[in-house]
Amino acid sequence: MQVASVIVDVAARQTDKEFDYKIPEKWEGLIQPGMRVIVPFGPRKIQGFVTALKNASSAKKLKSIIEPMDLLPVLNPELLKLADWLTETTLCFKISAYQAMLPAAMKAKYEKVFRLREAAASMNEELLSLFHRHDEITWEMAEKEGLLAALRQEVKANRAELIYKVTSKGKKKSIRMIGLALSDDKLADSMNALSANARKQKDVLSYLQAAELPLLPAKEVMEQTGTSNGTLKALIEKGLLVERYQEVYRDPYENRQFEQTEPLPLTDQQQTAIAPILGSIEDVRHETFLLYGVTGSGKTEIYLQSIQRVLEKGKEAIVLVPEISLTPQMVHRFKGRFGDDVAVLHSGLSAGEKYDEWRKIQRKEVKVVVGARSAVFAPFENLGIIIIDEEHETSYKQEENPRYHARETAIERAKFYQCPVILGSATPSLESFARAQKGVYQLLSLPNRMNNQRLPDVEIVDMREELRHGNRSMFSRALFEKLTDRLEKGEQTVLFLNRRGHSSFIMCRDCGYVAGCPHCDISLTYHRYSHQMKCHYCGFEEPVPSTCPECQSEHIRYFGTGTQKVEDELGKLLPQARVVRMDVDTTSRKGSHEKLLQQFAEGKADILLGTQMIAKGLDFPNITLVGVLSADTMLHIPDFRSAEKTFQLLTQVSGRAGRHQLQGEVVIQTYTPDHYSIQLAGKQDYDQFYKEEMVMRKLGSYPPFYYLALVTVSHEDLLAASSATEKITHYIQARLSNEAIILGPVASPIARINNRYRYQCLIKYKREPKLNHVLKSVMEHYTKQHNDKGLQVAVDVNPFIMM
DNA sequence: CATTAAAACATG
DNA sequence: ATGTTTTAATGG
Repeated sequence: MQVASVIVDVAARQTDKEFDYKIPEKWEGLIQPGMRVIVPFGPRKIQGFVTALKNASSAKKLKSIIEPMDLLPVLNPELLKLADWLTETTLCFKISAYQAMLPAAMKAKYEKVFRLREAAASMNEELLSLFHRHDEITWEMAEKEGLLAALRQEVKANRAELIYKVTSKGKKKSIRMIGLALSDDKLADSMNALSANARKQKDVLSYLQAAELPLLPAKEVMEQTGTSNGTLKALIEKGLLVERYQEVYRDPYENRQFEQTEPLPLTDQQQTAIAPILGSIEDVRHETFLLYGVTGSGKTEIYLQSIQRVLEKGKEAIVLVPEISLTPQMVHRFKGRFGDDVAVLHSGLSAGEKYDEWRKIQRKEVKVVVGARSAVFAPFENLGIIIIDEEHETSYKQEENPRYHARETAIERAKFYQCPVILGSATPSLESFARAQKGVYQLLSLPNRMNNQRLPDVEIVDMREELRHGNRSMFSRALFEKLTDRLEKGEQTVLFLNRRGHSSFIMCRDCGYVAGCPHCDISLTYHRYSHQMKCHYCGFEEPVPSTCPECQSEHIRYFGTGTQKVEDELGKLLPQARVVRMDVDTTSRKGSHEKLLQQFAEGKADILLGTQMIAKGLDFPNITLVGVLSADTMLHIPDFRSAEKTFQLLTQVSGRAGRHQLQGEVVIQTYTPDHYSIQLAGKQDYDQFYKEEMVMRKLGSYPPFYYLALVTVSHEDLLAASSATEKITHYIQARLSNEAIILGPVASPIARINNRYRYQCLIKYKREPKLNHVLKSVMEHYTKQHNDKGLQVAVDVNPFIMM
């Protein structure tokens, strides 16, 4: 007898273990570890993942697998092992780890339907008529009609049954193909046998006869011959045509031409940097490289040529980029070099498109994957390199379970395949740079820009000074002057608005009242298009008050300049300027992002105005001025990384200027011009920033000197939350060494979300082998309370967001 | 003692 | 997570 160990699709602590199932004889030898199966679980049917096969089970009773959902495993043995590691290090459920590795389209969909077994006179009339009209009544239908109770009775009486359905969300797309059913000579006979009236049918047959391929898309045949589906159907009926459904991929880049490029000759510094990488590929040796190079120093060409070598070895490559839909230029470079060998995975694709790209990888139809965070799980089996571009980006950390970091995950996979990892950045994360300093990673530097282009000149403007001079607009005199100058010269400008930190809120000028969410301790955000105040945490919404609810004053001010407002002001000050605005509002529609960029690239606009999303990957030759409207909004968020983030962002934005022949200029407007992150970003001096920031981190006992783990506890009752956090803090403290620093319990920076009070405990540590075990037992112990007392405990190992 | 709601339990 | 069983609470 064959038995399969299965992880079931129920994300809960109690079910986070293997359940054994008998493999029916007909599937023996077919069902493999890594496959999805449908299994009975209690009274229902659910999806599960086979993790192992055995000959016997210690379980008292065994049920049988209902059916496999895959013909081949969707998770290879290496990925199954990686899931174990993910579960262990991020303290998530095994099922969550599996699901994170697969495209969302493969998540199971569950449906409950009632079916009539035998009608009885005693039945509810409404119910009978519903069953008369429908074969099945879905659970939702029954709920809406208020028939659930009645149906439950009928099920009990065995006159109806409740059926649990499991389906995969993802649908393979297929198209109808048409071909001739008979060989030529037989066909001739049949054609003669056709009545003279069947002109159209004859047309179709001769069209197909003339075609080179045996099967043609039905749509094409109908268009070309001017016939309708009826004609085809008739021919199929007569046995003259065959119809087949052929699976096709949804190709998001279908109508795009990518000009093929050849490897460029490397500069000396690129040569020096790439040599160790090629060496590591050659020796099949795992090593992590930190490729530290300023913007425009030619990192991408190093990526491309390293991959080239990997492909020559018959291996595969993964390239991670922060958010690829935002950097179409990156896709172009990879598609341009490796053509159809490239699959692309990013959030701009539909679920179906992602599923198709994933299947291309699984079927080994591509060799290179370019994608966002989750692409680190691309199901390759002969990996030769993993590249993480802009490795400092925080989007590489997933903020829901499993809370993994793509960088650590990539390194774990690379260890298995004994292949190199390249971390590329102009402003490496402090963690990575410190590791490079210690020799954990090998540091590769590209200190100079290609063709020794000068870095842009940066001017830091003190906005307090502007105010003192009576300038109350959002443009400093310096920026405005330069802006006008560029307009005259016909050169382009990028205006960057950093809205993270405090987004637009409203405040009463008389009493200082700020509209806050009634369920969360956070101010509401103003949304212009709907003229509503919204809470970004719980979704609460209310119209903007016309008078202050506190003091009835009518002096209500909108704070936190939005892009829209900047656009309006630009329109007033420089009516002749053509402005392209890019933010969440203007790029929400699919493809609009690229369209706007295209517009700007073609010179149809003078000014590109936007938020975060324009900081990355723009490379247009005509941009000679970059303006940062308020550099310090991010500095004030309570996060030990705020200086680092500010520095990274400013450096990155500045890098947009003057990447080609024309010299670039940058204007940074700030209220805190003396802050080292702003000063040093102005000088583009990463090394000095690293030194100064390391001192701060050391003083605060923060990474990279200490690791962090954050425990967040929430409860509807403030006291319950705080006292539970206190107990947890003590419990943890008692089990760790004296080296560990434990902060808490303290209220979270956002003390209440959705009417739940939040407390936290922050653990700073260097080496605590027992920590994961301790945290696990905390969660275990408190899941019990979760059910009865409404307590929620969440653990984030190596958190990025401390709120 | 019946009815209903809440808590405990099991899921192979 | 979710459906079932057990236990407790409510009310006559």
